[in-house]
Amino acid sequence: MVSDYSGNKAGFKGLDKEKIARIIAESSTAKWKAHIRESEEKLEARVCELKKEIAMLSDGQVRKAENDMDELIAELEGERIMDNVFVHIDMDAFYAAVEMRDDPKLRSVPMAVGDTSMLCTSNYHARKFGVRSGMPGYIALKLCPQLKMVGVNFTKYRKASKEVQEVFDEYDENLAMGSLDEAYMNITNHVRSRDGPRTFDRIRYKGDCVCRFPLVSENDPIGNTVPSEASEECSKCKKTRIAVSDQLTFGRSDGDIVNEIRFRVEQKTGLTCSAGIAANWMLAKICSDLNKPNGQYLLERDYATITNFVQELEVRKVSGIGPATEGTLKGIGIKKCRDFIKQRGILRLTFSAISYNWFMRVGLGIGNGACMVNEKQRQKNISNETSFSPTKDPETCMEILRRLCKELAETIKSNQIVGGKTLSLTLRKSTFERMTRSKQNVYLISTSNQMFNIASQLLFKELEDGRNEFRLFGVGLSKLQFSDEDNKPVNAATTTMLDTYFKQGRIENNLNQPETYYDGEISITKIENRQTKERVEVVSNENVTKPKVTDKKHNKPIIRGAMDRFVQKDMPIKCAGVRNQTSLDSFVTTLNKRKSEPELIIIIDDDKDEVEGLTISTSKKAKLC
DNA sequence: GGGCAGGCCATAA
DNA sequence: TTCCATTATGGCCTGCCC
Ligand SMILES: Cc1cn([C@H]2C[C@H](O)[C@@H](COP(=O)(O)OP(=O)(O)OP(=O)(O)O)O2)c(=O)[nH]c1=O
Ligand SMILES: [Mg+2]
Repeated sequence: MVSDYSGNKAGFKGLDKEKIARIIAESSTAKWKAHIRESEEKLEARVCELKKEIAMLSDGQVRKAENDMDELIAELEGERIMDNVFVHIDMDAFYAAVEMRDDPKLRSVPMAVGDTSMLCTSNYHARKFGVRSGMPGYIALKLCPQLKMVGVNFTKYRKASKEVQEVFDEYDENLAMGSLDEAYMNITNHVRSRDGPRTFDRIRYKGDCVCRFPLVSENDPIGNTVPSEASEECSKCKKTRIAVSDQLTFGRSDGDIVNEIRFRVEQKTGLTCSAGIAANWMLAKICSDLNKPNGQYLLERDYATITNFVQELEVRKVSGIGPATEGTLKGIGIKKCRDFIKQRGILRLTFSAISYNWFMRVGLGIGNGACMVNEKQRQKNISNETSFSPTKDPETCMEILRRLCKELAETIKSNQIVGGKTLSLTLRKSTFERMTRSKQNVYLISTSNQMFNIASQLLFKELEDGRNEFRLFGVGLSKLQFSDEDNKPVNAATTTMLDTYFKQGRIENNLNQPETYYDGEISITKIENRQTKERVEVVSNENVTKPKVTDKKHNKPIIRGAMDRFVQKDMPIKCAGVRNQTSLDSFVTTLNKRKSEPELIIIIDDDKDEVEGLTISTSKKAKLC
């Protein structure tokens, strides 16, 4: 039943659930529905297997498992902590809120961030129509024809995220950002060291101009000073804006402090957020959703309250339990968290140790003693992917792949990543079926050409018989090497050289790990083919990739001197890199004095994407001299 | 038996 | 007419090589 399609009249309650489900079902394409059905069937099959497995279990087995589980529970109880104040903060309708703040026209209408193919999120007005994150825009438009869609502006979201993080930092310097819009904090130290209430200036705005946030609202708490008003003309809309200034004081209780954090976030960014406060992050995260938007929920940190809370908690509310796990658990009678404890025997006998351990932690309301976000570790993968209208044309596919590789090469640079050892290609067929093909390289993959070399080989195999039609490609790197990590087994210049060298067909696959030695700025890398025993030695200098570094005295690129020193040592070289034609000429002159010359000299031109490889013959050498 | 490479799946925002 | 995204993390499985 629909009370009002416009969504603007008073008393509008939105579309009802059945209507929403019907419209979504009617709007979905056949291919998508088939894809969904397939995953549902897979899940059903898994549940079926699981049930069979359980039916085979004897009472004795289950009882024994329950006893073992009780021991585990006792152990976990010992780990329970309730004296720390954990907080999870999550921005309200984050991307949408940023867009609404920056464009008043979007504030009073149902709107979403994304495009016709996919929405990242929607504002609360649009949510009444069933429009939400992860919904295709064209379906959202059927649910809500007047929906206003805005494209994504990641730069703005990153800026806002950084601003709120600065506030959080003051309450927990070890905070962990779970994403752009959420933070995990432990404010115990702040609570303990806080000696009393804190007072902050508050500025709100009213008047004809609505450009600046936050606006004065009836729901705002009363300030503890008489508000003073100052009138000014808005430079953007030219209307009058009245800044209302007063002060607000926050006490020292957990709830007061979190209110203070949320207040400061809104003052600083014009954005609201919601918070959960509890004995651990698992519970805090669940609680941050309970009073959304612009609210908070404090779950008392005592055993009875926590146990009680967990009894009725649906498993799906727990972060980490998604549709598949929910479905599986439902199949064995687990819907609420208390069922974890009830079914502990079966869980122990049918799930992995990691899983049942975690299920018990959830059932007891203990959570992961640690943080759910692993802040300490460095990024492990970097990737990009793109969807397109389905095609099987190799030319088109390769073109898309090349573009992805180029973009990835740029992205890693701006992330201080030199390269990665493993490249993975993600493919999605027109049926939405996903596959990945990956290859670990013996040396670092850094440039777009190196990426494309490997990725195109992987893709070629899947394109061969023309049976596959694709709708998405992705390229990613893992086993990353960051530029500030000094322990570089093979530097960027060397990998470029190796890549160019091997492209000439001297050595196929089956390479052993390269060994690299350093001598000052020079690196000597040896790499051997396991089968043919052919050895390649590569000399390179970090400065090859850093043209700014020059020998001040002689005003020459340092590589010259470095190479000379190297050559004097009379080491055999098969492959060498120089940075420009001048370097090459003088290097060849030096090499002429030597018995063994490189088979290949590679000119690395920082301005060029392609790398030029020169095979040096005696005659050519003469010419180059 | 362990460790690694390559693949799939689940999850989250 | 468009016709279900993108980026990242972690578990688990299989096959292979020690
Ligand atoms: C769930 C989801 C979020 N996002 C983005 C857009 C969201 O604004 C942002 C934060 O996600 P969420 O916090 O899940 O959602 P939200 O902040 O928009 O709304 P809520 O008030 O319920 O917290 O992450 C995606 O890009 N894809 C997704 O599937
Ligand atoms: Mg949010």
